[in-house]
Amino acid sequence: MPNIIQAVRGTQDYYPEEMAVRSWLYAKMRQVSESFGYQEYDGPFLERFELYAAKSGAELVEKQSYVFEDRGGERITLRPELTPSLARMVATRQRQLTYPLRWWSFGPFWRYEKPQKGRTREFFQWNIDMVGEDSPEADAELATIAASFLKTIGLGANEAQILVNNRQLMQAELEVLGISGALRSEVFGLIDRKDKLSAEAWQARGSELGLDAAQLLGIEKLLTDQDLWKKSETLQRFFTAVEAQGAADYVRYAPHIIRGLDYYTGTVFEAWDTAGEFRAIFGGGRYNDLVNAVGGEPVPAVGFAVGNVVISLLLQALGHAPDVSGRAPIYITVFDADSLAASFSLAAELRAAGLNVTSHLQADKLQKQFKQADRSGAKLVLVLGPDEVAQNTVNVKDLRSGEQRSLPRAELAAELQKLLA
RNA sequence: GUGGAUGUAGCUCAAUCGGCAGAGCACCGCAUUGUGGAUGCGGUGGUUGCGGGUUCGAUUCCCGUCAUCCACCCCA
Repeated sequence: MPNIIQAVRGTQDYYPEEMAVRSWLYAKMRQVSESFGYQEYDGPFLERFELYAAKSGAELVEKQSYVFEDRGGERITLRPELTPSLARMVATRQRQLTYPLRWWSFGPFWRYEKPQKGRTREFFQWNIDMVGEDSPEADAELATIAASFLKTIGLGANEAQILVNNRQLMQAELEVLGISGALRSEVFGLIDRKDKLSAEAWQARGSELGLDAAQLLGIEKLLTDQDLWKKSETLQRFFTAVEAQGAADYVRYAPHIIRGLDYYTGTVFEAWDTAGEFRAIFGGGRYNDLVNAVGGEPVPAVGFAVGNVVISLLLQALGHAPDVSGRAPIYITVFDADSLAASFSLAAELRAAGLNVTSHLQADKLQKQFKQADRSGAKLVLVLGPDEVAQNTVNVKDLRSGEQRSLPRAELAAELQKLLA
């Protein structure tokens, strides 16, 4: 073991068990996306550094991106997120596209961070966005998709919740407290941290930013006001639309949700496990200025991104991990060296009939072959020995029940289909 | 990027004050030459993460390094 070259820090090996979970998630993401009429797309994994420079959070761009110079001297970035690429793709074909766009994607991303539980340097993300529609109903559609996804992967409303707020509402409330301009984004950061810091530390940091006691008190009051959303017509329409689509049990208002990325302009949301044991499952919101920021005409957009790491850990912790053996349900043994060819041709015959079949490759003791079959997850084990050949049958043992019987060769494929149904 | 904890068999973990590196599970074999799971018996498997130092002697003490985990930071 000491001599094995180590994997790159923060990367993850996907052995078949983990790969099965990733593929399963991908399939669920596809299913939910398509059920709402969204089309799959993808951007390049490499982008110019400038694409992110002024658009994402400073931390993300300056400290967490993989940046290198290619052989032609270009500054290239391994994409840390997809939204700027989406904005660029929209800006490039701005006049050719039919709006609203409903697009989704699943692929790898890289961020140079210190790896921890639920946080790796290479990870996969589902991105889903609606572009060209600026309405609370569009925001609500994305939240409903998010809720539908949680439900589809087996998470109940008691296990995960989508928390919603609106930046314009918060901005207006802060104006009332005399907070605006450059200070506003600092205060957004402070609000984001309310739950994470002690009361004293939080107040101390607020004072550092130049807030007076009355302003701090005012912010604290805002953050406990669960009815604050009623002041926002946008959020009222949002919640009405969410409720009409049957997703209300997953979605609720939370005044402290603000999001870290700078490009959000309106409604924002995050999903959390209700037990509070993991970091955010996903986050997203409305970003109406981004296409403009990459050089296109202004186009409104809303969307969210789900990473595969936290959600996989959460599913495992809650016992919802999918049952994904992935191995063939039929295992064909080799009775002796002389019957190897006969077993192979039986396997080929069954595969031609559409069955998934694993072939044992040599005449080991049947005991060993049955053991391997059992461990591979096979449900049915076939034996083709002298007795079977003489009677033109195949012996079939069902490992689940332990029962076995001889089936006529001519009816074998059809019978196996029935046993597996 | 800052602070802290932990690295011993494939996995989970022991090893007294610095004195022969162990157990359970897993794996392989036999009991069982046409049949998996259960049981019994036996067996394989170690550069104690890596490198250096102190010592007669280091899993143990010290330094460095790599990795994992935790809290910050940030975020999927």
